[in-house]
Amino acid sequence: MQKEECLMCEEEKIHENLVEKVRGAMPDECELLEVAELFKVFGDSTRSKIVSALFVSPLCVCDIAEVLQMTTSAVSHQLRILRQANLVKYKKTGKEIVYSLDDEHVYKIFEMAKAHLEE
Amino acid sequence: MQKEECLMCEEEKIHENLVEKVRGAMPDECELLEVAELFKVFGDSTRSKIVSALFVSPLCVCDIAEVLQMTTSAVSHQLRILRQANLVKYKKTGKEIVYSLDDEHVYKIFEMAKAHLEE
DNA sequence: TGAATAATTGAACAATCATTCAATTGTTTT
DNA sequence: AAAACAATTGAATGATTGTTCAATTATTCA
Repeated sequence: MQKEECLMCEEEKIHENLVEKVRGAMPDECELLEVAELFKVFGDSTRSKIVSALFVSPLCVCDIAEVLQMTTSAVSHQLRILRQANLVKYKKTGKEIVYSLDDEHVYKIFEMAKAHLEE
Repeated sequence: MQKEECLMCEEEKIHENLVEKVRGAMPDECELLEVAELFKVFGDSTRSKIVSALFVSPLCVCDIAEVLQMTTSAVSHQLRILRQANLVKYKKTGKEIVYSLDDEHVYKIFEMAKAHLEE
């Protein structure tokens, strides 16, 4: 008895039409996962600091570590993640490896984020 | 002996000037932490999906859960985080609580993120 | 060639976090 | 008043993740 009522309940949802509309209008699962993955990269304070430092100037790993007061190892680990997300590029000059930003959208994304926080 | 050399080493860094310049031009620590915190909110696929769903239409918790195929409990936990970040607002109507977006910057931030991914 | 420097790498540890589950609150309906 | 429904909450668990440490690669300098 209760089970049948429950099934009927599930079949005629209150906002069934709205749910269908939203499902149809949303970006596909894959795109949403990629978007979240990109934000996850920015969602660490060390990586946000690295990006902010590179807004000012290209820098070698050693200098980034000095600016952030962290070990080069910790910085290098985070640079790898930024590299994999195609957010930074690098150029080897002698012993040094100079990193710089690889996307003009990043600056705009950060500016929007700051605009939200200033509300 | 080695210790003294090491100290001298630390005093005259290779790019000392550059490091100082970058330190001066970067936003203060507090602002950077807030920026990272905001991106962390977007950096979860469930929360990104909720935001994308609310781009289409205001929705109650039940409908969001239906769209995402998740439990209302899981959705509610994530809505709390979006609330705390002032990204969504809500209005109680009877038993239901309808959530909607509370910031026009969010849409732009997501559009920029997609633009980066399309490169 | 050997010492020193810049950077990367992998393993390990601690901390953070998203989901589940059960219990609870508040509202509507009968 | 009791049942049903929408949503929240707290604790627990499993998974993810950032930093540290030690070892390694690659380049330069003496």
